[in-house]
Amino acid sequence: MFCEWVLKSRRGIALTAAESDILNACVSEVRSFAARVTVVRELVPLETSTLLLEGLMSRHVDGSDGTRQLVAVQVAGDFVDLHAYPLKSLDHDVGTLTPVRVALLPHSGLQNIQQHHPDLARKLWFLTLTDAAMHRQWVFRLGRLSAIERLAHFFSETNVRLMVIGQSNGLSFKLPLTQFDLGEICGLTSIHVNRVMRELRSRALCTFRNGQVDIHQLGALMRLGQFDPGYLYFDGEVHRRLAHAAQSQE
Amino acid sequence: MFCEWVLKSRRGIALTAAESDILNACVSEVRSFAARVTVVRELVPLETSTLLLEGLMSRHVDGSDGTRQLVAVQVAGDFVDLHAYPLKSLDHDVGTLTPVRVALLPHSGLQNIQQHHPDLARKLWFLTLTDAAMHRQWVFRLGRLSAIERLAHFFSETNVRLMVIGQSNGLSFKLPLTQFDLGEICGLTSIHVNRVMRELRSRALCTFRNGQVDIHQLGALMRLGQFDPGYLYFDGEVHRRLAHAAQSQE
DNA sequence: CGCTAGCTTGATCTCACTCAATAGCAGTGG
DNA sequence: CCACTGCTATTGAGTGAGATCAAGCTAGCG
Repeated sequence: MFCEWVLKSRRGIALTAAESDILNACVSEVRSFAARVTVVRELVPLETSTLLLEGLMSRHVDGSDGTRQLVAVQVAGDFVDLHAYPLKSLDHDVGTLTPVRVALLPHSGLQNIQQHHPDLARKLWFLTLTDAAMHRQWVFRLGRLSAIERLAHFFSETNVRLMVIGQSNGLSFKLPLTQFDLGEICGLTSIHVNRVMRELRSRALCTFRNGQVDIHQLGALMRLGQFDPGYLYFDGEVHRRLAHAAQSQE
Repeated sequence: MFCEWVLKSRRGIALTAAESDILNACVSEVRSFAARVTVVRELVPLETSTLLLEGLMSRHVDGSDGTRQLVAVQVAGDFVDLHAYPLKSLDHDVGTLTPVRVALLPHSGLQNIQQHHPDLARKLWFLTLTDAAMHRQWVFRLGRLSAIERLAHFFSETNVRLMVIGQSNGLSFKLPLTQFDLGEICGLTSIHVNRVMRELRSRALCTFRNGQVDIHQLGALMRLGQFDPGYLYFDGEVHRRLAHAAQSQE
């Protein structure tokens, strides 16, 4: 069962048992990678796509001066580079943030799904589009929000995504990143991230220590980050759980 | 012939004549919209998707304070909200920047393509993924580039995209936007855009007047914006034409 | 002619960056 | 066991890019 979390709780598009089996059957190999290694480099032609089973991965674009900008953080159940199937090669790098376990799916298997299982194919398409929807929110975040709002938005997004895969109770979760990583995510220096985290702590909104996020006022945090989970296309049940978690603190 | 420019010059994935016909047959209606109107609002369930035939459109995310951040600028041949087919509704608004002409394609027709023309379906999937690739560059632009670099990057990107559809010779093109629009694209105020444009002019990189962009040093402009057209997935011919245009100025 | 939308410039402010220093902590090797 | 190294977090001081506020300017247009 590799695809336990794939499309989990997505609005009206859950995998059927049969589809789940088909996808599982495509897995050719399960591999592990250490933390902080590059798994896929841009431009390299790819024959397989990667399904993340455990750990955190990143997708990032490199600047000419050695800095990099994360464009996505991937969690368990994410099809990290499914888009490599139609695109053939990627326009960015993929790396690990923590030690990870991944399943590899050869494109020949995906090709087979494309040809013979149009409904499943559409669901995979959907999956790549929620990725794009997250990209759009990241554009918004970087273009319109202040430093503290960006971090509030990122924590809010990550909270919901981890909640869906059982790694957050809606109020606290493990997030083994450094302040430097948060800077690469939010377009800030790690020093400024540090100061903003202090501000978030002193305003009793959330704390981030030793890779652990504790949210003290979920509602206020989401409002500060102008976060509305609609773009994640989760079902109503997820929204209810989130609202409930927020209410439990009032 | 509505899909003249669809997937034009995309690396190894041009439409066959038969596929072109199938897509054309899906068009239910051609409509025109005035400049500066909202065409699709977020969250509204959609039954059709929009193919842009003429003019410029925008996709934007609204902030709570009335400001907005553009997440995409669409040109002729772009399938503005093709992603509405798998997603059912959008996570952002779609509007016009200039007067436009669009073709509407009911999702039932796309559904038919999905079921019976898997190769064409994969090409449409590809199309939505190049959109996501552009989003990623926009994230990079906003997260890592300075104001002048952002504008250089945007002009470079737009130049190539318009070149492919015959609306730029690689060095100058019509771009009927205001400085305020450029601000909404690059996460800047219109006042600062004005100052940066002056800087670009005084450095003899490019000028922007009356909706007309003239690039004086294409190579230098692209370098300043850290622009590499790879993420647009155009074919080698496009890259050659671009290199040639840049060389013609040295 | 006056009105409006967009462009331009100046003065001031502020958020976030840069540079610099210190502290804690884990791992490593003598 | 302790010195040493490297990584992360933290805090301070000074700087700067871009925002904000305010005012003219220009051109199209009723």
